[in-house]
Amino acid sequence: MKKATEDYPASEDLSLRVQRNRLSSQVAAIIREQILTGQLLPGQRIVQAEWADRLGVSRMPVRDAINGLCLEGMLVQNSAGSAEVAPIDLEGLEDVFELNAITTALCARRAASRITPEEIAAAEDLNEEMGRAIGEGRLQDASELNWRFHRAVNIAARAPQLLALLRILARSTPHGSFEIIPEWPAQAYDDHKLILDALRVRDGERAASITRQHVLATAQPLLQRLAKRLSASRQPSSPLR
Amino acid sequence: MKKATEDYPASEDLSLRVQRNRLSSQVAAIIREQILTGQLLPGQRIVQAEWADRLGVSRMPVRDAINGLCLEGMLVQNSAGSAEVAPIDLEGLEDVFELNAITTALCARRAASRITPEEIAAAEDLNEEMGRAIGEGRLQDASELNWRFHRAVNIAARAPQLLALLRILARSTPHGSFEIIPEWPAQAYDDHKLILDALRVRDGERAASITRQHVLATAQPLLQRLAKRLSASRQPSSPLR
DNA sequence: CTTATGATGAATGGATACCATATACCAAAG
DNA sequence: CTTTGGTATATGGTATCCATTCATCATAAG
Repeated sequence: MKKATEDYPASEDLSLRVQRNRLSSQVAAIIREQILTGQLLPGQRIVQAEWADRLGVSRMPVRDAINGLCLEGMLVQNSAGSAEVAPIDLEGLEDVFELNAITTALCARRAASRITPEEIAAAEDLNEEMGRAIGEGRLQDASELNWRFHRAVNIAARAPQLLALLRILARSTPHGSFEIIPEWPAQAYDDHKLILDALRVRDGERAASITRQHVLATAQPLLQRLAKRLSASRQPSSPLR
Repeated sequence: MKKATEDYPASEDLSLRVQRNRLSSQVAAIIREQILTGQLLPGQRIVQAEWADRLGVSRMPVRDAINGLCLEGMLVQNSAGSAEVAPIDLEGLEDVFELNAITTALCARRAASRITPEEIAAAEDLNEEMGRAIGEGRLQDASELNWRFHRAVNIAARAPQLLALLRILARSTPHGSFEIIPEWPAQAYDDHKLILDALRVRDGERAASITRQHVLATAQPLLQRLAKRLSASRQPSSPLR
């Protein structure tokens, strides 16, 4: 049961890092969500005190959230330090999707040489469970399991820097492929099996290439939905601002 | 002289965003530096109060710095929230270098269609000034000008999301190519001219491909230096931990 | 002697109050 | 109409304080 002294002060198991819900991350999630769904438009100022009231917390977690969102590029700060929603460049977001795919692929490549049989088995379990969820029409669950599958592979790459980037990339792009692309869940299930096959035989290049395409496939529909949402909320309020 | 009312509440000119030196970013820079030079080793705990004393500031800017460094992946937080230096995976860092090159290349591609003649001229000026600095042996200045050249091109891409990613990528990797690769300054000057040529004729693909190779070329020497530093500081202190 | 249990200490996220500073806004003066 | 100057506002930072939570250690039980 582990030496228990201090070979690894804390980071003994990166996979179970629960990230106990800090208020700041909840606040960040809310704001991020509103930006990616067009409820909060580029140029909108984000005032700490306002959001603090609105959400019933103090200024501090809001401040932390804003700082994080600035680092992610969702907000920008003007010279005075006040934050506003960053302009959204759809073409640039396309590039971000591509980077997301590339980074995930790099993780898969590293994972091919580093993943353990147990981890492969665990990932396979997740995928099979996802398959069942899809079969039973539980899309929400399936989406969650999909997320956990990819996370499992990414963690198996044992590259903390890549993992951090991936987190940011994932947060910078809209989600919901399972809900808006009817045939995607089934496709995802099959793709995952191919990825697992490649990992099993430690074929990093193949794992990477499949992963890249797999992730990239969701980009266009998601971007189109975002574009629609953005134009939909831009029009009614003011023609051009 | 601009309408001056409120066409653009704040983000009127992304290029001059001065980022007035917040204490938190200074603190972050110090810690980051110590990690990337091997003075602060993976596993080291970062205690807010300690660094607050040491640097003569309050806990808050240290806290902000730690939060930022966690997002960047330089630190990891254990379940209790206490932060420690993330394990450095050199192969993973190699991937980060590649991502840096790819992202910079994507920026160059976007810039090719969006950059203005004035911006091209400004970038060219920077490169020429860099050439002079190199000729006169002012490596420090040259390095700074190199940075500004790339920044100018990246900003011309007008993709805030990419810019944010690039900032993180740049911070995640070691620097100093001008100092440790004797022939690099001259090479950089020439590469920059090629990039400018491609931008001038709006050949995005060529600009991207040159940029990618240009950035990637510095990876190996920098990684080797980091590897040396890490093993150098790991040995004397304690055999394995 | 080893394992389980409980208690203590340390560090964090968060709340609150306060201040100096720098910007944005607005109104009056040229 | 433009410029100038003053005021209000929001921010980063400091200083405390607190509840929670984890790590460590000592003790008790097997």
